[in-house]
Amino acid sequence: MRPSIKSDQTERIVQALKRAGYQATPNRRLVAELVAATGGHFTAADLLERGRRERVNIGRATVFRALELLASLRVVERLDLPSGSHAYVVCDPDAHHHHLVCSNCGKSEDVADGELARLVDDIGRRSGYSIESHRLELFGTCPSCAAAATGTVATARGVQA
Amino acid sequence: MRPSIKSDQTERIVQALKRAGYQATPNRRLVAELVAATGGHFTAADLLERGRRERVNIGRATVFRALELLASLRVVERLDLPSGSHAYVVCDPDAHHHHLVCSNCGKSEDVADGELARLVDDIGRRSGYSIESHRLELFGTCPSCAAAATGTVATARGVQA
DNA sequence: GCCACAAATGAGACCGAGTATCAAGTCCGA
DNA sequence: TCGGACTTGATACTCGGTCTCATTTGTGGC
Repeated sequence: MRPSIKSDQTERIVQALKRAGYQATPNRRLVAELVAATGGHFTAADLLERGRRERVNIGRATVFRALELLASLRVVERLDLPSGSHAYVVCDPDAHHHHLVCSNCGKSEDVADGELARLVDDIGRRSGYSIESHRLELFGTCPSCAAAATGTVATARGVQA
Repeated sequence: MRPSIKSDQTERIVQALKRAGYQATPNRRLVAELVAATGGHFTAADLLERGRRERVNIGRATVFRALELLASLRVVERLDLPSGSHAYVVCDPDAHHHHLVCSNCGKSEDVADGELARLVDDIGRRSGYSIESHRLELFGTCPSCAAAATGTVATARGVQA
């Protein structure tokens, strides 16, 4: 069968590493796989736990280092959850965008910057600030969770509990 | 004999406490004063240090508790700095708004939500998510810092970057 | 003013996320 | 094959924040 989207993404991450001159060591591959296997956001602790369950006694520091590396390559991005804790999401390193996160299942989607850029410009002009960066985070319920919540409607979705 | 803007704001905070049924103890007043005296954002550690310098041996927990309380009354709001650390800003508890923070001097301004609400609605409609909350944070350089940075040239430039 | 009770406090233990250090292991080019 | 650079795991540490608990303070009823 055709390579799944997920292993595709793993490969994309590995390539990004190599392109930037880093070694694609087994550990980093593992992290890439785990990251790619996540539909939504995840915490570092999450990843570490999954990593250890997978097979290896991978070090805490190694996971943090790998995540930091991926973040610096813009392959993953750090997110601030409303709870105040941090999470990561995989994302497209090429376009500036924002994240829409399901507060129920944790799934995350990229949202193109588009109109926001204009709005931010506008705010800058009005306030006199020269705006260097902005961050928009959106939290809500994704369609499948909404469907599941309304009870019987829940088709064969299998959204995790 | 009009009270200064700052003690005015202190009073506003104290009133908010009382209105919500909390005691306005000396410690909480102190925190209110310190918070009101800040032009921009501040960290909890910041506040603790200033509090201790002021006069008291105020406990760490007390400061955190007071901040948490004020945050629950929406008198202050928690901010996620690009560095990943947390800060607080005083703000208007009545209107939904966002923060524009000077990454140089730390000064912070409220930005009305306005157009963003429409944009967020739009994103929700397009993505199928039902969006429950959103957060926009803007970082840049405020006019005075920009002026200071460009040295003597200061005046002429203004907004037209 | 006194009393009883609830709220608030300070000290300090604790916790979890993240970083720093360091010695050992691995990779890769000469 | 060798040597240096990169990577790794263990572990100690820092830092923001929370929890616990005994003590203190404030408040309302008498």
